[in-house]
Amino acid sequence: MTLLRVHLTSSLPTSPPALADLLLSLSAARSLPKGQQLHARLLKSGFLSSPAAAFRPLSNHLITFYARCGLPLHSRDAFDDSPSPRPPAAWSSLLSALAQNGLPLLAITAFRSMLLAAVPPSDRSLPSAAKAAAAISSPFLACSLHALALKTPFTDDVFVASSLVDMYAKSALLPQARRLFDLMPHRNVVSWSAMIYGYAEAGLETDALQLFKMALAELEPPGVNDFTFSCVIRVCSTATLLELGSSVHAHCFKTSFDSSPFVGSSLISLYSKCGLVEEAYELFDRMPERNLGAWNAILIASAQHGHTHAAFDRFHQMKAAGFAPNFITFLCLLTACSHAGLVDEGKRYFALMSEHGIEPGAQHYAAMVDLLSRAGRITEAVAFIEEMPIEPTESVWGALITGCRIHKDADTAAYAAAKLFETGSSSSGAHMLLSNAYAAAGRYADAARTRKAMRDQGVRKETGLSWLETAGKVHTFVSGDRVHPRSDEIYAVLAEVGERMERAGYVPDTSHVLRDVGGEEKLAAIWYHSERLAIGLGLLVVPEGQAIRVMKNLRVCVDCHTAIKCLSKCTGRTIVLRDNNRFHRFEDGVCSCGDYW
DNA sequence: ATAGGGTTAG
Repeated sequence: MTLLRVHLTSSLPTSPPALADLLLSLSAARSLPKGQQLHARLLKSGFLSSPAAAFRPLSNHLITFYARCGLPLHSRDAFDDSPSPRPPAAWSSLLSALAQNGLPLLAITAFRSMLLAAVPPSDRSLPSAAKAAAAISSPFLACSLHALALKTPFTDDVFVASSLVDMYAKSALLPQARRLFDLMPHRNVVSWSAMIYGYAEAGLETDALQLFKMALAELEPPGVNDFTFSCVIRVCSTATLLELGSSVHAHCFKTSFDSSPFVGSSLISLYSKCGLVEEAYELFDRMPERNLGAWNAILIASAQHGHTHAAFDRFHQMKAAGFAPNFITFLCLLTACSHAGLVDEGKRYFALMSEHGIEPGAQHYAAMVDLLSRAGRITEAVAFIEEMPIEPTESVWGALITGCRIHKDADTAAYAAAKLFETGSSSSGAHMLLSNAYAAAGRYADAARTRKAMRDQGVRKETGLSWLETAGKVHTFVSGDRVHPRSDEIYAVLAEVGERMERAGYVPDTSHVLRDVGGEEKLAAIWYHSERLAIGLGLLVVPEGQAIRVMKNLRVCVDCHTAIKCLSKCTGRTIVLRDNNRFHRFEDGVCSCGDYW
């Protein structure tokens, strides 16, 4: 429509309104070359430096135009070129340009300049300032900005208040966010979503879900939207609440929001994280519109389920579809390589990053160390760390210790742990990793000493948990526990299946029990590991022909892995077990990880 | 003639 008018070389409109119109249409089309051409001609004509009121909007449109094209610094130049004093609208446009294009510090600086120029904060500028403050995530800045907003007549404005709620939530000040939210006289989807997102991000899943239900009840039609849905689905996927997640999916379907690429991406992640990778694939293949997040979500699904070559294929399809991979894409690929022990492929993808203009970050280095050391190339991993151009992080050293544990290299593990503690970390993970590495190498005294050091520092070991969802309820188990109401039946079914397994030739392997205890005790310790109890419940409640899906927060031990393979053969059941790193699908005596994990 | 929220990894 309006685009047909754009023939800049021939005739240029001369009336300010016509020029403004032209700029707006270029903005909408994000047509950078034509816009820049027009900018040059406007500069030559002197329109931009004219103090006449009729020409003022032109500068504003230019600021917005460059913001739309993702060039916030050009927006700032356009602002700087406009004659002083700048109208409030110019400031608002500038703030929006900077805040929306990832330059929050510059946005806050500009906001200060605005205040110094005696332009009062308004319902237009405050939301942008709040967005910038949210990105900076400083509690002090958040409080100052709120205090400033309280002195304006706009505190009850939905835009202002919503953006302040979002700012507090992203500055890890959830109580303040909620207080402000509760005080709002009017709330809309954005206010609700900002609050739900804050709870989700903080791991307060119950609060997030409760608020979601309230939003459904309180919002006038059309009610919640794609953003709200994707937040809530994300909550379901981190908590692996498949049944709740599916009901939210049904709701998305009814409201047609399931065609949103944002909603689709979070649904892919939900099904994948709950162990239903086939559903995730099907969903992806049927998506009417895919974006980068959707491609990454499906890559993650393939990687976590050990479908390594499917991940590689998707990567090529993604590039063929015209999507530029980002840093997450490469994390997925490196994870996929690590899960399959494909060292050379991993190195190739790592090298490929720079070709795509992506600087490897600490996480990529950690993934490479994970890949090398899991594959047994400990010396190479150490050399790789030494050559890193950035300071190795906690997770880099952690990845090395994990590899050392698997390959029983206690000395390198101790070296890595010492380095890890130098980074100032005191997380229980590091101590446990080292202790386990010692135990794996048979150095029980060192293992005990490490655990004691950990206790002395007041660090608690993370308890091993497994859980299983059935009939909308999550059942959680710890090793050897008899708390579950159906405990007797669970132990009985495990004993019965255990006999069948032993007849089929299964011999319990206690060599990996990490504490130096007697034989009997070792046997009991592994037979009632939390994942086996959860599987026991699964045998009782999950209908035949349906996979038993169990989640675990720690790595599955070697004996449980062997036992579950055998159990799948003896019972004819499929067991999907998610540990802290990946998925295992046990079917007919074999595991999808190929015993490499 | 200007304004607020975002997927995916860990």
